[in-house]
Amino acid sequence: MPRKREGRQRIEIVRITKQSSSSVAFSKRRFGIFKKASELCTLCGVQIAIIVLSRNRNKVYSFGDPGVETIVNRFLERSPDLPRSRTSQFMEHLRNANIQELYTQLTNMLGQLESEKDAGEELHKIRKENEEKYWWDAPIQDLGLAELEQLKMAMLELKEFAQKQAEEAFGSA
Amino acid sequence: MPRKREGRQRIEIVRITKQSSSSVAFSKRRFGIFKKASELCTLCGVQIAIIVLSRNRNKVYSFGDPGVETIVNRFLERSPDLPRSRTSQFMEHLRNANIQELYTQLTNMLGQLESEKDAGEELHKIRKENEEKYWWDAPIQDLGLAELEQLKMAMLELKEFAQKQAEEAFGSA
DNA sequence: AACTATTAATAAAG
DNA sequence: TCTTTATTAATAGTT
Repeated sequence: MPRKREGRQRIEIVRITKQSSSSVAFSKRRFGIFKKASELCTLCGVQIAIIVLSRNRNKVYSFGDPGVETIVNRFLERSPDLPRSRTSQFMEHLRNANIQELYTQLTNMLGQLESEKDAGEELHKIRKENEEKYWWDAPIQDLGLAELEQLKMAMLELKEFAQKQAEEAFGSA
Repeated sequence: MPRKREGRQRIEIVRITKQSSSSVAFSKRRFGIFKKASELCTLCGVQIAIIVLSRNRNKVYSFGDPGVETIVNRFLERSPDLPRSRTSQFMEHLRNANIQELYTQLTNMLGQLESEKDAGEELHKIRKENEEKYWWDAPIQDLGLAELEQLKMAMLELKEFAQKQAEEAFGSA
C-alpha cells in the first residue's frame, strides 16, 4: 500500500534557511499564535498584546486585545505586583512633591551639568556618603559622572517625548 | 475494551467561569503561546514581544526575544517604512545638532516655562505664523499653552528616565 | 504536577 | 497564496 502523500513531518527548531519555506512557516505560525492569543483572551478574560517584527525589521505585525498601545503603556508603567521598586518610590515622590519646586531644582541641575562634567571621575567617591538619600534628591555636586551623562541623554529623550506628547494632543503641529 | 480515562474534549471558545479551571487553562495556554513564539523566533529569525495582563490587571507576564522593551520601543516609533514622520525628522535633527547648543536652548525654555504659562491661551495664535519651523526650534514664546503643559509633564518623565538609566548603569544607586 | 485520549496545528505537497 | 492530507503537537479532563 503506497503512502498517498506526505503529511506533516517533524521538524527541528532551527533557522529555516530557504526563504520561501521560511515565509510560509512565518505566515502560518504567526496566524496560529494570534489565534491562540485571541482564544486565551476570551477563555480567561485576560489582555494580550503581541508585536512581531519581520526578519529585516521592516514590517510590524501586531495583535492586541483591547489594543496594543493600551497594554504596552500599562507594561511600561512597570508591574504593580512587584515589591515597591525604587522606580515606583520615585514616581510617588514626584506625585507628592510640589511640581514647581521639582523642576526648579531640575533646571538648576541641568544648568550645572556641563561644568560638573569637567570635574571628572572623582565625583563618584562623594556618592558613598549620601547613600541615605535618593540620588535624585542629592544636589548635583553629589552625582557621579555617569549619572550626569545619563542626565544629558535624558535631556535628548525629553525633547522627543515632549514632541510626541504634543503631537498627540494637537494632531499635527 | 473500556476506555481508560477521558482524554481531551472539544471546548467552545467562551469565558471559563469556574475560577480554578480558568487558572489552569491560563497557565497551560500562556506557556503554549510563549513556546510557539520562541519557536517562531528561531525558525524565521523574527523578533516577538508578548505582554499578558491577568484578568484583574494585577499581574504582568511577558515574553520578548530579544527583550520586550527593545521591541516595544521600535513599535512605538511607528513603522519605519512610513513616509518620514515628524518624529524621525526630529531625531535626526538631534543627532546632527550640537548637543551643548540643544540643551542650553532647552534649559532656557524650561526656565521660561512658568511665566509663559500665565500668558494664557492667546499664544496659540502665534504658532500659525511659524509653521515653517519645527516647534522645538521655535522660541518658547511661540509654543501653545498645551505644549508648555506637555513640556512640564515631560520634565517629570525626564527624572524618571534619568533614574532608570542610572540604575541600569550602576546596578542600584 | 502528571497522564492520555482527543482535538488542533501545521509540514509537505498539489 | 489557498487547499488537502498525514502527522505531530497542544491540551481538557482526570488523578
